[in-house]
Amino acid sequence: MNSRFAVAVHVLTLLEQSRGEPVTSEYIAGSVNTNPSLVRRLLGMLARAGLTTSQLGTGGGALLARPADEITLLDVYRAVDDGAPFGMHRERPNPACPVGRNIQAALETRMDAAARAMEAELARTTVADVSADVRRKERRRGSALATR
Amino acid sequence: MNSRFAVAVHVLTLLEQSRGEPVTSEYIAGSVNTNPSLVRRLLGMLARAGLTTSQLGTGGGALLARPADEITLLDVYRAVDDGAPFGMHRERPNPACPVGRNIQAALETRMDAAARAMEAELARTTVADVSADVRRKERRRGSALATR
DNA sequence: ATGGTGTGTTACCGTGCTTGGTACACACGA
DNA sequence: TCGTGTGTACCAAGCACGGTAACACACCAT
Repeated sequence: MNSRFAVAVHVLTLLEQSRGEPVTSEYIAGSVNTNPSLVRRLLGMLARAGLTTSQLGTGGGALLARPADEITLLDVYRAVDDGAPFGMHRERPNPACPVGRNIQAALETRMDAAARAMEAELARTTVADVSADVRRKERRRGSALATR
Repeated sequence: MNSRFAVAVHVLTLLEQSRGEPVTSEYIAGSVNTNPSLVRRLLGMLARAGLTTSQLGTGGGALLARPADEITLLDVYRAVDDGAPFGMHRERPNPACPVGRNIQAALETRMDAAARAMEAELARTTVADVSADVRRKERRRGSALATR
């Protein structure tokens, strides 16, 4: 499986909650429970997509490149995934067969429609929404502890 | 990538167009351009999902288990794919981090919504629709040839 | 200036999944 | 009883992903 999307949203949520302070790949790796190099690779993709920037040197780290409520989950998905939930035939189907020579075009239409439906749903949520969700859950967790 | 979904729809379209005649895995493999064993493996999954049946022995082969207009692409997708377009974190995020311990629950909601949107779109098309598309494209191809 | 810090990038390896391909037992029809 | 075709097990090759280490470069503080 591909966990990059989940980790990318995780990373961006961390950046949002850091409110302007650069966050190091090592700190992020500690939260994600992986190693800093992998985080830097992911940050590289996010930076290329214009979602994050980085400050080098002491006190450096990663930052959001634009407000969290202007980063949709679709932006994230496109940044770290190839955006092809379905795979087409590996070998070209037999062009001598009436079905073989037409099936891919017929399929592509339907696959595109399904992918677009998924992407439209992803576009309805922003990193700010997810971050707010996380904060809300954290508050609930806190009050549950308090009443114990 | 995973080409099983594409191949499965291809196979079911072939079965639909054979109108009740059993189709051998060798014939199917010829149209898909792969080998019969792979086709039989796929047919096994489709049979377990109740979409196809098989006749053993001479004159045997695969058949649709129910009318093509009662088999949606979602049925096919569920039969041959694990139905998880997004992967979650491989390792559990750090429970000592306020984001780490809440991000997965927040993510799951959004991923589910996106997956449901995709599945709803897949459910709108049946194997009969795809087969009709293929036939339509084939007719157009024929008339284009005729006017050449 | 100089040392320390943290990024960006590359290379490499192990793992797991998918597919290609072979083989063989079993069921069914002629 | 023989031939046909399925169902299944098995192995090899290819590939993507994640884990890991290494290193050059940029930047800050002293």
